Amino acid sequence: MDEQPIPLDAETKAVEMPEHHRDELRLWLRLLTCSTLIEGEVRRRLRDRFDVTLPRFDLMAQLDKAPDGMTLSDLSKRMMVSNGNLTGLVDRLVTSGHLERRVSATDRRAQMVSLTPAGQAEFRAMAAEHEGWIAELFGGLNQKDQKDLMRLLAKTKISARRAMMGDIE
Amino acid sequence: MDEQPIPLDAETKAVEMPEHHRDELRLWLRLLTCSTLIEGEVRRRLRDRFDVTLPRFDLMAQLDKAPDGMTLSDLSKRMMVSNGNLTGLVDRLVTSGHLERRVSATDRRAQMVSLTPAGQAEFRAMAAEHEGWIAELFGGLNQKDQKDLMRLLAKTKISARRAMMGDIE
DNA sequence: GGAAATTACTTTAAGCTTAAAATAATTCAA
DNA sequence: TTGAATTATTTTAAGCTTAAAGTAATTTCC
Repeated sequence: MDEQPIPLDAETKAVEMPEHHRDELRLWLRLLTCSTLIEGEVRRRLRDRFDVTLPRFDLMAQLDKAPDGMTLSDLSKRMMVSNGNLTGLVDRLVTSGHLERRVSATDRRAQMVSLTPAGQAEFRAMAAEHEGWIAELFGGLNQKDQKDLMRLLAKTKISARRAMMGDIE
Repeated sequence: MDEQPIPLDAETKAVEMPEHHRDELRLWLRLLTCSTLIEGEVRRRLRDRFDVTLPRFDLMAQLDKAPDGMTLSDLSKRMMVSNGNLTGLVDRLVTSGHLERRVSATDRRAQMVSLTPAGQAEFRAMAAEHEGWIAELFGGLNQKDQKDLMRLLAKTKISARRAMMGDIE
């Protein structure tokens, strides 16, 4: 790796010339189209089949992997959404009986959120079907495609994170 | 292509066994993570740098490619968002002076939406910088990576669309 | 020509999402 | 140990988003 043809002014911030990056833009738009397309379909099926929204499903998915519960902050980081967003989401799922909150024993600011037995049962039923939908949506990719795509997306994720670092330090 | 190892019951709908598809699920989550990550960063920069939202930027991007304007329906299809969504988005951009609407000469139901000169100027300034951000975020991928990723995402898009067809016909 | 279907758009209600400000509890440090 | 900084969460205001229902114009087709 790292054999880019022209990384010349990667560091040379002096160069502010128009310098076109159409290809990267097209790549980004295609990535976005794929994820919007699939996300929309999953959202639609979750609603039609189980009358649940994608954010609620995602939240329950996180909690299903954490039998002892998680704090709102942990959830917020994992799900990459704001804290305030989570407050409302959890509220609604507590009201509907899927989740329960209890104040942390060691930190009175924090609360542990977890699935109720009913919530877990309902989630697992949905998750089983959901997994099938995803397999179906990606069905046109063979094993090698999937492996390659996985690797390239991992690389993309690292690339993006690195570029975002620059903002802070 | 099409050399999947075990496509045995692809057609055999009789098989309703648990049959796991963890790999596809992991692939989907990674794709989603990438796009969420990058989208979030772009959203943040657009706000910090230009005080504009991503949906507004996307809408202006569509119109910049259509000098004669587009109808709301066309925009809705292109952007993959609902009609109602667009009504509000356009309203706000007309109020801020970026867009103008005029009733279609041939169809009194429809209206052509287009960028005002000010809107276009502002968009192009933003777009130039935006292109640089994307190049930066994808900077860790070499030419071959980009080409491969592009191809695999195209294949993914086709795969998803085909799977979605099943819903209708 | 005129009823029925379709198409373009808007409105509504509900929920999602964010940034920023506020509250409260904990930790750090002089 | 106490004041300052940090951390966990909630609230607020604004905007985004959708599905569904409604309005109005056009097209279809008998």
